[in-house]
Amino acid sequence: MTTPSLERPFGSGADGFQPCPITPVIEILFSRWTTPILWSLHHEGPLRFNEIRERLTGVTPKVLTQRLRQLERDGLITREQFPEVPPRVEYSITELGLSLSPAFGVLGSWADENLSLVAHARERYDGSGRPRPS
Amino acid sequence: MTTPSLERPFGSGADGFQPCPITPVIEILFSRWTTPILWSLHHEGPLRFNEIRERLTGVTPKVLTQRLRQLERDGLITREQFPEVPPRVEYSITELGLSLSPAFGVLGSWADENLSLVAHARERYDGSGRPRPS
DNA sequence: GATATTAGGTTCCTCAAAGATACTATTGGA
DNA sequence: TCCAATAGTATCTTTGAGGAACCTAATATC
Repeated sequence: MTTPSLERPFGSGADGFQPCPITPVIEILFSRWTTPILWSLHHEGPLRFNEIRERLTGVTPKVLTQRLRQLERDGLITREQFPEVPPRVEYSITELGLSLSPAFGVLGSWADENLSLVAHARERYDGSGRPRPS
Repeated sequence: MTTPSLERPFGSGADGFQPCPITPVIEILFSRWTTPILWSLHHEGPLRFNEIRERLTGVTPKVLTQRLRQLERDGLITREQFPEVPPRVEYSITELGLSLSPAFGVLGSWADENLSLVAHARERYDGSGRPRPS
């Protein structure tokens, strides 16, 4: 994934006009694996690379490195390297990362209340003869 | 994009364990172009295919069709077709779609308050010699 | 001397999603 | 007869996300 520019998110025209003010946030927070990483660091304290890896079933080391760097670059997590052998690196969530809690809380509530409605809608649609989305 | 299953989001193990409870929501709401579509329909009333297209700079008809079908399947928007020539189709946001407002509001506030902090973090990181994320 | 450990880096490959471009069906009007 | 308008399709190309495998360096253990 190319790290997106903050000034020019997708969907914005040459004049910078964009019809949706939250697209920049989305590009920062909702790439694959980012919220599970933030969630793990938030709820289980500082974690090492392989500790995170164990918690994220299916993530590959290459992609995990990529995501950790992006989150570090965006100031949402920090990386601390200890000069030991074998090497040890610890990742922690930052203040800025913690400031996402309310947002994630609201999304979680929406999920609790509405995910079953989405499931029903899907059943209805799939039984309705309308074309499947690609 | 393959439409994700609600029961088995990415990052969940064979046992269904998942370290982050909001991944299912993310797969539904935060694919590319979905929030601009919802936003436009919310704030500018029912819109036709090409009216949406004009508002989403850069989207291609193929992808727009795909996204509209996914959103319709998930019950977040509806599609109404009028038997006219040339054809007319109108898309509207549903009650379920409107129920996302609080969540999007919180994300918008977070953006207002913290996007500049992210920008500063990026500048610091980029000047620090740490490797760029891929 | 051989092997394991640790946190990744690196290379090569595959496959799915996104994007670019051209095309279709319908029919009233010039 | 040709054109315009609408809501998409069809086809190809590009991008990037992800998988598998192998490499490093410093010590500790066998």
